[in-house]
This record gives sequence, structure tokens and C-alpha cells, in this order.
Amino acid sequence: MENLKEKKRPLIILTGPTAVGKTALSIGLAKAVGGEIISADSMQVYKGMDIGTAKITPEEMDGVPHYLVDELEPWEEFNVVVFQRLCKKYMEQIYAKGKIPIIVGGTGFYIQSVLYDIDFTENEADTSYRQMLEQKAEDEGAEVLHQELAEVDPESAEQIHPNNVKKVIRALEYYHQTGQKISEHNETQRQKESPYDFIYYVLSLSREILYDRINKRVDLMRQEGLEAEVKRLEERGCTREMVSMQGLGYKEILDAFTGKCTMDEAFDKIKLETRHFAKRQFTWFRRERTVTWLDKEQYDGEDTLLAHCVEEIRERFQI
RNA sequence: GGCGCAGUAGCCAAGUGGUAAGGCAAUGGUCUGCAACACCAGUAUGCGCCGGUUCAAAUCCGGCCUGCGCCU
Repeated sequence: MENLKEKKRPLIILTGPTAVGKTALSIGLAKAVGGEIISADSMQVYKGMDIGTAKITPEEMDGVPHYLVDELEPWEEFNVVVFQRLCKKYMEQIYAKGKIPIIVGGTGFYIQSVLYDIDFTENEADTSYRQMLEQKAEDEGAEVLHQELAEVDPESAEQIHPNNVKKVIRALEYYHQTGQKISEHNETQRQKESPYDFIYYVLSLSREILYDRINKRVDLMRQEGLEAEVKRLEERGCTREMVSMQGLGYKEILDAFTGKCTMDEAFDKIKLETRHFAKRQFTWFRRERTVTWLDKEQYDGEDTLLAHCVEEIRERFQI
């Protein structure tokens, strides 16, 4: 057992709510410990979406290799499964170079998928059943689908609220494709131990300061031309239905373009929804097992914080 | 100074005698193929203040305070 543990490879995770300052810390960290960065961010993968995602610039990267930033076109689909596959691939490349992968980003679910190597493989692209269910939900109501789920997988039905149509459909789809209950599958996945020797940092700030930073950051995005950025994407054929255009800051401005609201309202909404997002991220990280909280206010400046992390990492991984 | 209207949670707001709707915000939570998604749960022993009528008052009566409008 002890032997097996020795074999686990090192992995550093740096996450935290949006606008907390992950990017700034990540570069110093990568340089100090010999790491390369893989972004765990559902929106920064997209090319042409720079301002609204507060994407790191090539200059800011300062020579540190980054993966999963600017890799997909906005009309391509990105989701956990794709993320997991690519992330694992890049991790292998990084290990092969004798470096340590550092996963940086705020999408908790993506991090979890790699950290615990969650098993998603069970079907191929056939979406007809799902589409049928979506149609059914629309025609007959969410309750009906939930009833169906209750018949095949009562545990899931109990856990998933009837109004949460997306999750109900996924559970039904899973059962349809595998003949097994997703509640059981989830339970076994939850028992998994991470195949990595990891340090999971969650950078945090008090709500008050963070919300203030979010508001200011959105104001800055507006100044830097977020509106023009969205316009460009729209001209290239991006629509609200695309995964990329569901990102914060994109869907709202698209709405303003179609006259659903004024531009001022759109920006206010972006601020509000970004704050909501940050709150959800806190909820996620709070219940995540084995995380190391890094409260920025407890440290005397970024350098001190960085030094603390570097020391901890070196000791832990013996480098 | 006089007359009129208004005063319900952080904000908007329903309620005209029977024991405080709703929305937003704030907060907490769920999440295992759309996750920057989707979804859920609370939040006024209290209706500007004081007193009165009544079995019962946010609702009626009186006074006061504050805001707005009009008049002098």
C-alpha cells in the first residue's frame, strides 16, 4: 500500500472563485516549482473570447507553457468529458518532461473529473433518446419525466428535483444506455481515491472584497471593448445556443444586441450573475474533500503567499 | 402656516377588521457528459411612532414624526 502511494504522481491544483487572482499566482508558482499550466476553465479554451473570460495574455504567461487556453473555436463543443480527455493527455506530456502539471481554473466539476478520474465512458454520440426526452419534457411537463425516473431509479428521483430537467434527463439517459442506475454509478465513483499525489489550493477572499473586485473587473471589460468582442463573435456566426455563448458576459450582451435589454442593463446583469457564480463556486469548494484554503487576507502580500505555497509544495513533493 | 397623498424586510410591492402574498437582492445548499449550465431552500411575533375603539387592527379613530405635491 505504502509502495503504491509512492508511485502516485504529483499534481498541483490552484482554484478559487472568479476574480480572486488565480492567474497572477499561477505564473509565479509554475516558475518556482517547475510546472506547466493546464487551464480548467470552461470558457478560456475558446479562441476569440479574451476580454469576457479575463483570459491570460501571452505576455502574462511569461514563457510558462499553457494548455487548454485558446484551443477551440467558439462553435466547437466543450464539456467535462472532452476536458478530462485532453487534460489527461497533456498531463502525460508534462510528466514525460519531468515537470509538474498545475491545473488552474475555477470550474470545480472539471477539476473533480480529473482528480478522481471519474468514469464517463459508456456510450457513443447517439442523442436521439435525449432529444426525445427533451421534447417530452416540453410537451408533457417536468413531472412526467420525473415519474419515469422514479420507476427505474427511485434513488435518483429522490435526489434530483423534478424541476431540474437536465439532470432528470441525464439520469434517464444513463439508465437507457447502460441498464444501470446512475445513482449507483455515482455512488461508486464517489468512493474513488485520487490516483495522484495532489495539493488542492483554493484561493479565497472575503465576500465583500471579492464582490467589489468582480464589479470593477466587469467595468474594465466594458472599457476594454467586450461589446465589440461579442459583436465579432456574432458576425462569425456564434449564437446563443452554443456552449461558448452561454458564458458569463456573452449571453447578456447578445441579449442586448437583440433588444431584450439595454447595454447598461446587460452589464449590470453580468455583474450580478458573476457574483452569483462566485457564490456557487464557494459552495462547491467548501464541500470538496481535502482542499487547502488560501485566504489571501491572511498573507502579507502576494509574494508572501507565493513563498508559502512554494515551500509547502517543495516539502511535499521533495523537490 | 393650511389642504391633500404616502409611510409594510436591504429594495420593489400585495393586503381596507380575522391573525403579514409575491418579486429582486442577501444568505445557505445540490451537482459525477451542457457546470460561467441547471436546480433547490430560508428570510418581518412584524406593517413610521404613541394612544384609543374592538373578542380581534397593517387595515377604523385621534395626535405626533417623516417624505412628496398643491395652496397661502
